[in-house]
Amino acid sequence: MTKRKPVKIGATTPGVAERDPRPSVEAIRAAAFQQFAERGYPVVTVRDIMKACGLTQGALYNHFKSKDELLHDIITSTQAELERQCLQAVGEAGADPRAQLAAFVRTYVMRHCRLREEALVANREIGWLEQERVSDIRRSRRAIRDILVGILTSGIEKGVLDPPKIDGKRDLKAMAMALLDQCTHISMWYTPGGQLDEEQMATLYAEMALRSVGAAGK
Amino acid sequence: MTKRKPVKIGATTPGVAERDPRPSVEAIRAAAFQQFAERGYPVVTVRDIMKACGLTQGALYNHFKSKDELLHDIITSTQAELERQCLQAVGEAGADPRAQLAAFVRTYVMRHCRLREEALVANREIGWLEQERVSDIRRSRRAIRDILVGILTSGIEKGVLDPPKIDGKRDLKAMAMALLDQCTHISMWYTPGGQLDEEQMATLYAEMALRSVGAAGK
DNA sequence: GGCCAATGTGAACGAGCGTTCAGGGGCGGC
DNA sequence: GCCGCCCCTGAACGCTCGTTCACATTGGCC
Repeated sequence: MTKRKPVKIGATTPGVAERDPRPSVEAIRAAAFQQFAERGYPVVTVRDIMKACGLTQGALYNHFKSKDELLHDIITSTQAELERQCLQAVGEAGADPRAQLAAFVRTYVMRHCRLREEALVANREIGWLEQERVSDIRRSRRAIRDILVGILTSGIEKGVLDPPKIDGKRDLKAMAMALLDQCTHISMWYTPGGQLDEEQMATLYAEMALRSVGAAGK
Repeated sequence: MTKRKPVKIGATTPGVAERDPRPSVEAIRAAAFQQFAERGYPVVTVRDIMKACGLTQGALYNHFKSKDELLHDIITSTQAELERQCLQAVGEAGADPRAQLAAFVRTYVMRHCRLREEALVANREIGWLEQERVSDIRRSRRAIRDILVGILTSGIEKGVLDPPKIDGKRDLKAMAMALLDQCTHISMWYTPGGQLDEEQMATLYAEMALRSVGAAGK
C-alpha cells in the first residue's frame, strides 16, 4: 500500500484552478457527476466517489451534509445554468418566434450533446432526492417549459407558427413537453463520432421542431 | 396480528384467472411492476414486493432465481408485447409510408399513455440488469427503431416523405431516435384527466411526427 | 390414509450501506 | 515556536439488503 502524499489540488494545474478556494469540493462534484452518470445514484457509494478523487469516505462530510445534499447541489447548479443559457439564447434571437424557437432548440440540444453526464444526472436522478429538495428544480423545469409555451403563443398570435389542432383545440403544454422530451433524451444515446456532430444535431432538431409547430415561410 | 388465511387467488375472480396455473407468479409480477414504477428498482426491496402481495420474502425464490431475474422477466415480456403491437400496427396500415408512420406513432403513444407503469419500468430500469441479460432487450429496441428507419426510407423512395437534410445528408437513425424519445417519455408526465385524452395525444403526436419528417399532401 | 411435490414461513447470514467521531497533521498568523 | 483552524483518516455504529435454509402446510393422487 503506497501511502498517498497530500497534494495541493489546483496547484498542479496552475492558471486554471489557482484561484479556486475549494479544490476538494470541485473534485468531489466532478467525481460524483461521472459516477452518478455512469452507474446511477443509488448504487454509487460515498466510498466510491471519494476514492475516485483520492480521499476517504469521511472527508465528504467536511463539504456536504449528506449524500443527498451532494446530489441536490450538483443537479441544482447544472439546472440553473441550463435555464440561464436558454433564456439568454431566446433573448438574443430577436423578435421572430421562429428564430426564438430555433435558438432555444439549438442551445438546448448542443448543451445536452456536449454535457451528457450533467444532463443525464439532472434528468434521471431527481427521483432519489428527498421530497423537500426537489421543488426548486421542478420550478426551473416548468420555467423552461413555459419559455417554449410563450414562444408558441406569440408565434400563433403573429401568425408565423401554426401548431396542430386536435378536435379544434391546442394543448401547448403538451407540445412543449414533446419538444423538450425529444431534445432532452438525446443525451441518452448521442456519442461524438457519429454521422452528425453536435452542431449538425442541433440544426436537425431545430428543423424538426420548426416543422412540427408549423413555422411559416422559410 | 391477524393471521392471514390462505386464499385461492384466481378462484376469487372466477372466469377471469380460473385457468391460470400460477396465480402467485402473476401477483408478484404485478406488485413488482407497480413498486418499481413508483419508487425505482434499487430502492424497492424484495420484502416490499412480497408484502404487497401478501407473502413473505422467502416465497419469491420459489418462482424467480433472484430479484434481478424478476426485473428481467417483467421488462422482457412488456418489451416483446410492445414490439409485437408496433409491427402489427404498421402491417395493418397499408402500403403508404405516411399511414404506416401515423399508425406506428398512434399505437406507440397510446400504449405509453395507457400502460405508463410498464413503460416506465421498461425504459428506466434496464440499467440495473446484469450485463448479460440486457442484450435481447436492446435487440428489441433496435428492431423498433429500425421499423421507423424502414418507413422513412421507403417514404423517401416513394417521394411522400422528405425529412430534413443537414449539410446535404440525412441521418435517419437519429431522426428515428428523436421521434421515439418523444413518444416514449410521454409516459413520464402524461396523466389522464388533462386537456387531451390518450386518443387525442396519439393524434397530436402522429401529426407532429408527420410534419417533422415532411409528409407530402394531406 | 399416506405420500409427494409444490409452496410459504421467518429466522439467520454475511455483506455493504450512510453517517459519526476521536484523533492527527499541516499551515498561516502571531 | 506555538496556537487554532481546517481538512483528512479510518475504525466503528446501527441498519437494511438479497439470499438461504430448515421446517410447516397444502392439495392432488394412489
